[in-house]
Amino acid sequence: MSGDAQISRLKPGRRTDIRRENERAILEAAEKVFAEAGFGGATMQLIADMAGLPKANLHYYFATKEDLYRRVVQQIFEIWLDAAASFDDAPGPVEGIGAYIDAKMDISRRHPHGSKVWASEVMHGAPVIQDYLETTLRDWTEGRIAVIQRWIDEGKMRPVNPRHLLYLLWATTQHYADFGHQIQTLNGGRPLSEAQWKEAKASVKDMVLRGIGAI
Amino acid sequence: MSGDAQISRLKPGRRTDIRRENERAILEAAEKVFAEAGFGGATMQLIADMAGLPKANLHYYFATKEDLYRRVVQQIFEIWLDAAASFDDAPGPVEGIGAYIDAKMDISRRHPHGSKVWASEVMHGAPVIQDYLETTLRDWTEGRIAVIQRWIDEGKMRPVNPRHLLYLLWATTQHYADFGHQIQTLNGGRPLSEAQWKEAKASVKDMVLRGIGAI
DNA sequence: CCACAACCTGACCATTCGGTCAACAAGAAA
DNA sequence: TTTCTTGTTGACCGAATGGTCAGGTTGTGG
Repeated sequence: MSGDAQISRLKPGRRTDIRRENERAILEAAEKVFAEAGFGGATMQLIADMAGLPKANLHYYFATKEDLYRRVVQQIFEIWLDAAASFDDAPGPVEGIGAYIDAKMDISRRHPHGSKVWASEVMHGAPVIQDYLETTLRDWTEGRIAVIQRWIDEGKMRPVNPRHLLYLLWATTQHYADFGHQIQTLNGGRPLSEAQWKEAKASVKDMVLRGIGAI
Repeated sequence: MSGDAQISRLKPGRRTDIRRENERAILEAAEKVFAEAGFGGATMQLIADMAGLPKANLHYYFATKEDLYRRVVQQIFEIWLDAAASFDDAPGPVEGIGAYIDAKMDISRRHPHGSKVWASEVMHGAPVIQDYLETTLRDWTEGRIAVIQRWIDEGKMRPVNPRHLLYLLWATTQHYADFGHQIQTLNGGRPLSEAQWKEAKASVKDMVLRGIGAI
């Protein structure tokens, strides 16, 4: 495994490898630049510099700035949906919502740029991913509301409004990415430590699960 | 009253009135444009059109785009701090935090643009209001943490981490402004009705106050 | 080796944007 | 009326940006 990786790094010739690696580097740089400067403030030149490629090369892989941006947003959306699987196959809210909070807090920690790009996109009226909101996200939301309602009917949690519970979950978990700079400033300018992240997750889970009467 | 307004509209002469009215119109337009397009995506021309003034006139009242943006952000920050007064003079968490949620939800409903500009500013690393975060916001936060800790010590609520409680409050209440478009899409494309806003406030208060063991 | 396709990139272009300025209009003070 | 300050605005400019393109280089299949 590491042998193959070594070879492919020493012999960067293979066409598919070149394309894959360059697209990866561009997307990684774009995610960071879009998150830090917004779509309007980001420049192709800056993304190119950060990816270590000439600007013209970006337009070889991604026709327009919008195309590149769309790919970044889609990439994030898929990560979100994957994490949403935590919700499924759970016998009750303690396991399901607990795991969902864990998963979303981990994403906020590991993909803060992506979360910001998503937030920015939605705040600006979702010009690029409106169809996703109306189809995939809506379907997912309705499905999860049904699951929560079932838990309520089964007496596993208090009768709260499932929709607003989801909003509270999204808001709180993503806050640690989107407002990470503010949190860091209020933490004496230092990023949250491992222990502090653990404490954050525990606090959120504790308040939410008690708030819905699951514990 | 309407007579005075009529007169002042027919006689727009007074110097201070002209300046005040034009600055107000520009700030209102700027808040909307900055919220919808971000700082980088906003253009002085668009703000000017929305304010009904020639672009050159904007630069007469606000030297640079940054100056105008800074004024917009500061304006929002003051609204936030005013609402924070709800926290004070409360005998316990039910009244204090309950009133704070009410106030912040009302702001999210009435000043969605402002909330988005603030979110965007923080997400981009707070280049303009970093000093506010380090002084005013930090002091306010520490003060409120002390209040919450006192309530905990007095047995009026469970021993939760006050800092993460504040983050949960900020995140959840502001979510209804910052992600208003997403919420509207999930609401069949229609803005929340009066009854739905009432339900949202009640749901948030219920989940939070139970989550911290205040009710 | 050859020929074709994929990949690379410096130079260039049209457009847009923030900001300037000079000339002008309108109230206020005398 | 005269004078001075404040407010108004079309025209303009330098800089930056997204995007193009022609001419190259590199890998690959035959």
